[in-house]
Amino acid sequence: MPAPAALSENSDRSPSVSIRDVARAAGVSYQTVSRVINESPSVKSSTRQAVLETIARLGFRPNRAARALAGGPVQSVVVLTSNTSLYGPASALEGVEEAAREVGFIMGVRVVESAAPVDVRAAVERAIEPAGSLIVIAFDPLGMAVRDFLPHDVPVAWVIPAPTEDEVPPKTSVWIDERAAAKEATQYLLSLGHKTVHHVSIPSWTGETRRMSGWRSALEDAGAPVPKPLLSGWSAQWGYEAGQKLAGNPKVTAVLCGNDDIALGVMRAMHEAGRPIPADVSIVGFDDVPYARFYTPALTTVRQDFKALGKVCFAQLLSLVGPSRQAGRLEYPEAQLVIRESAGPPPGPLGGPPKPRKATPRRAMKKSSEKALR
Amino acid sequence: MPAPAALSENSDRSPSVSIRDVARAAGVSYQTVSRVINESPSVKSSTRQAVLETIARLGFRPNRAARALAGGPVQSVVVLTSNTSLYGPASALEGVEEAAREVGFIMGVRVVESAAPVDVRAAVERAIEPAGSLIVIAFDPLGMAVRDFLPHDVPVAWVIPAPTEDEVPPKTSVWIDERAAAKEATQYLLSLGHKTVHHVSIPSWTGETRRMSGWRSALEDAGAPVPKPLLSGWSAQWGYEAGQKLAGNPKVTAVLCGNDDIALGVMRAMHEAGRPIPADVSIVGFDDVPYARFYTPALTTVRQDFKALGKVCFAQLLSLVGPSRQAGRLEYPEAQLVIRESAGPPPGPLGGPPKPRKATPRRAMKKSSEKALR
DNA sequence: CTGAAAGCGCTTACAG
DNA sequence: CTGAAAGCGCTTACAG
Repeated sequence: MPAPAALSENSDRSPSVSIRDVARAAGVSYQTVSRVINESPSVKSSTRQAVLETIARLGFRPNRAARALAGGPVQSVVVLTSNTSLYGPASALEGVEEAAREVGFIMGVRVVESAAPVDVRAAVERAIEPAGSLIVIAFDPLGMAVRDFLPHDVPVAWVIPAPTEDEVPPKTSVWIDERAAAKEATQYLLSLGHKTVHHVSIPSWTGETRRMSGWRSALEDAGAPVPKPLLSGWSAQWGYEAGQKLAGNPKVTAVLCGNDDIALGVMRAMHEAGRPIPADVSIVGFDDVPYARFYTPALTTVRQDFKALGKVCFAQLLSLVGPSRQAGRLEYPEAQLVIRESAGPPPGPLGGPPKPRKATPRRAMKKSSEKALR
Repeated sequence: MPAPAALSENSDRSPSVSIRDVARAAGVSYQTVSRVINESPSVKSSTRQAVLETIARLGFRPNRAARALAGGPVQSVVVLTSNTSLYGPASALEGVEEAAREVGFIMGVRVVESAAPVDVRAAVERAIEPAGSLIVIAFDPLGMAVRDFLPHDVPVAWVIPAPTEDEVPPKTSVWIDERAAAKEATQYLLSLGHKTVHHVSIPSWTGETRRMSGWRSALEDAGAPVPKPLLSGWSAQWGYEAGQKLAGNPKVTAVLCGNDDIALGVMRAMHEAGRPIPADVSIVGFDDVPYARFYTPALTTVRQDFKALGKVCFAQLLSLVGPSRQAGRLEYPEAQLVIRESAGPPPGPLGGPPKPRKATPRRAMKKSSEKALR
């Protein structure tokens, strides 16, 4: 019964079976072993076979550190982000990891603590590996600050908010067109009969977020009044506080929220103020977090596929460092309005809700309606 | 005005200023440089000063790969997990990262795709770095399967579900006592006057989850009937489906859910079935995700600090690989019942709710009550 | 197609 | 306290 022995020989193997051990066992030089693990075409297929078999038998795995040091292909990405648990960055991270794993890359993550130069510099320095590459998730100023500290010789791809016309985004970067989606969502609310739409924004550091400017643009196009947007943080708590301010104003009948957590907070505040949703106020979120459809009422929101975005970003990076696997601009994921229960016509002056106008369809935007939950 | 030049000299520095460059510039041998960056005590403080200054001036950073290859301290952890975006693992990951960053460690993450031996083996092999260490987040079978493939010579710490009496946990591991917390939550529901409590469980692969056995134990202690628990997945969708089954049964007046997402799904199903919460059914969650307090009704749940758990786990790991910074068993975070709005007395036969009995206080369990939202 | 050389940037003993 | 040697496991030219 030699099976168990063989098994333990494998799993208990000394951590140091090297290229030379393989070479000796296979009866070739260690350079040849190097060639087969690097898939060099100039190896006779019979010797390649033999080496491959020995590698498997001995359980050899190339030492990454040695490889990196010698200038070989390291196949690693590190992603730099200011947060790993919020829906957007966490999903993007997940997408990067999957895409990376698919092609044998390993992933590291570094978080940048603040936008203070000392923290950003430290984060960048810890992020740069000998022959590695970088992905920066830059939804906020912390991420963007990285730009000033990056050496010019490291391959890097960016996940960023959609750039404005006069912004020049980093060379290799991906984004979702949130502006068009926000406009679409606002138009939808208007089409329901609301006189205007209020906005509780995610944090902004360049004046306007893209979501904000889409919202504003829809309002202006429709000749509707443009209320002052409320600035908020990313969390439900912030949305709750903004919601409390809004709830006191009877003119507020529709609110576009910067994300679904904020929307949840706003909904809670409205609930506490005795303003039923959507009968009295309509709420629309942004992102479509997996649990948004289970809110009561189920949240009408804009779906953004951050995971897909992360995957596309990695693909872009790969086109920079990989053996030119794919070229050309890859398809970015599209935002998509998902209509559920939290938005409806404004309360009619006579109690009867007015008939909704038809929403203007926009190009490049899919609209999906979910009547039933799944 | 030499300032800008000096600045660009720093940020644009060639990526290859080595230990020898520093040595030459400082007028010492490169071994001495190695000593100061490794904080060797046997360096004259004046030469240490000089070297440190040169390092700063030249912008030298030690090459991690070379360091690892030469057998130096690498200061890296890789965390192995089956998921990076669910609340538990994502929070634990966040905790590990923070704790790691604090002491200058870098973090990598590898996800194991399935419990199939081939996937687990692959994940482990990609996770083992030359001189690195490992943290396994093993809330599920994928994580636990790792145990069989780990070489014995790599330092590893585990985040696991609380072990049962007859389970022997990995040597270095941390957990939260979910069993006691589940028991406490169930007792709380019983104390409200419910005849029994139903349970929608997170996935289980060893028969019972710890949460399930705490729930069962509370029921048995009270002489209450023990309904068959409903097995579910981690997500709200699963909770929703379980909730639909439960909603049809009028005997169901209280449900302990395996996590907050499941609770949200159950609440939604109850809502659709026309069963108001908590007037007609009481729902208690598990975890206390940040948005649980903003649900309507606000969710009564058991808080678990997974981020703190991640930190403790890293501290444990550090005691294995670090220069014996701290010894002894570290304090694990405690679970804690958080009473909000989603649980109340069962519907009284005469319409009037019965007076709640007093909850039995349990040792080692803090109970906090939040009347107002913040 | 395959072998012998040199070196990646560091560290750990070993001498002084 | 500080310098000279050897080597970590690999890869890229360079020869055959």
